[in-house]
Amino acid sequence: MARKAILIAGPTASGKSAFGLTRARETGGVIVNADSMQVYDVLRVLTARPSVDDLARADHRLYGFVAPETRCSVGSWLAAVDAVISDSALEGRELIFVGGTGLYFDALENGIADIPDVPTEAIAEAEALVLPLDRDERIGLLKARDPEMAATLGEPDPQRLIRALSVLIGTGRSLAFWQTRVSPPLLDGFDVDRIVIEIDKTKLSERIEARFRAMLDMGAIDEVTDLMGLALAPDLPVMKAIGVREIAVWQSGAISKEEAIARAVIATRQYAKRQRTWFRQRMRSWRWISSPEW
RNA sequence: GCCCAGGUAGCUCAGUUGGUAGAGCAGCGGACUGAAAAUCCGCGUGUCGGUGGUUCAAUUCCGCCCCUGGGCA
Repeated sequence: MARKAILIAGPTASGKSAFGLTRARETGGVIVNADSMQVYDVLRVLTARPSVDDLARADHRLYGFVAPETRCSVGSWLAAVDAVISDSALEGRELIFVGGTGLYFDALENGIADIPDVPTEAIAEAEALVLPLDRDERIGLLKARDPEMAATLGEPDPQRLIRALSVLIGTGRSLAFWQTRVSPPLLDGFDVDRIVIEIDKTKLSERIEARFRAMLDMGAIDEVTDLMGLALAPDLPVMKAIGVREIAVWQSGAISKEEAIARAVIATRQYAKRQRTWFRQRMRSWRWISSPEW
């Protein structure tokens, strides 16, 4: 019989962690994190990572295993998942993937392009090339350097443009070429059950605000203070976790507590909206389950 | 009570020398292959406070009224 994998996706604050935990208690499965922010070893409260209590109630993997100064990525997350899958200590046990990062689920199910690491100098070179340009010049640059990617990208998204150029510079080949070489999906051979947690928008909005206020009471402020103390580069992924900037600005005295809460809640709602778009468009065939009324 | 300044989108405001109005934020929709809680694209959602008057035409000009803020009493 094939080993089981349950994929539980859902917008932030929808209750998917609790759902996964319940499932793990029932089946003895192992919960595997599929959230891009919960991988970091800081901001446990602010990124809504499972509590110590929760961790004691079931096996959890891939939570808080990346140092904050490290830039995690789909690729490194997937490699970590690979290790979990082949961990002999977990042999045969059901894997319960819980998270809100659509891209990670996509990579898990469909595999990801096998692209060599791009040296930091190549990234720096691409940034230096792209950043000074305006919208039209950026499109022109990519068309001249990498017409295939220019056709794929269409929009002058600087982040994707820099990625495409850095791959070209660093590997001598277009990102489009590499993207045709997709590694086999890690879940090949698994018996997969795919679930999206659905929740009413108004209700989610209320939960988001209540949760953020609770985070402030449970140590999120100290977490941000500690993080700021590390003086990390502001463009690192952890520094972009929702709430970091808002709390830091409030603590510096520039805005009030209520203003910080309002901003963080808005940012979280906008994030939930982006998640919904991804789920609606790309997880249409999954099982959609209403968030339990707890 | 009098004087002044305002009342325009969910919010903060622009604007129309009279031809029913537009920015930012919020919101809504979308994209997404190593930063994805990221990054990017698209979309104005409106009795222009109310009511009379002038006018072919009033959100705009005039009168009155209501509301908000400030000042004088």
